[in-house]
Amino acid sequence: MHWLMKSEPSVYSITDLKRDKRSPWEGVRNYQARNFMRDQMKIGDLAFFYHSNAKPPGIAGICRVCKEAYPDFTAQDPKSPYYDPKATPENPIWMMVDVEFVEEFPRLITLDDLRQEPKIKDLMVIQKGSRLSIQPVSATHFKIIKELC
DNA sequence: GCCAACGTTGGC
DNA sequence: GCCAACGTTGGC
Repeated sequence: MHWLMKSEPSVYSITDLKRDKRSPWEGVRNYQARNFMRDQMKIGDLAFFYHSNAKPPGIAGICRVCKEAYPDFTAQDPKSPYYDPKATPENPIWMMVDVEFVEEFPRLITLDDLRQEPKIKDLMVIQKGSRLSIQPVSATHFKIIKELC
């Protein structure tokens, strides 16, 4: 499958992933997003790396799933901003995958660019109030968006 | 910084 | 199980 994964670049950007080569996708604290990672993300899946809460917001590049879902250890770390006191080793509640860097686009495909393209008008991220941080993207949409760059 | 949209919590 | 209150996300 194909995906769109949101990250605030002030927290973790495509440039950070380029430097790190690969990284755990930590801190997802939404059940729907967790379920996508846990139940449907497979090694080799490609995902758009979306910069949210940025000026401007948009898709900055592509990453690839390189480790399937496992417990998000930051939920059990009291010092982590993602700490969840309800998470335990027996019931970690939250999951994450690892992703590896694939490419950084030569220019950001902005949210506005996406809205301008009629062929992808039902893309989840451009719908009003679309807050989900892990979103499935159809193979067709993935290809069209890649070519916008 | 504002606020609409959405998710979660907790009293009943 | 309902739903009001509250918290968060994220574009603007």
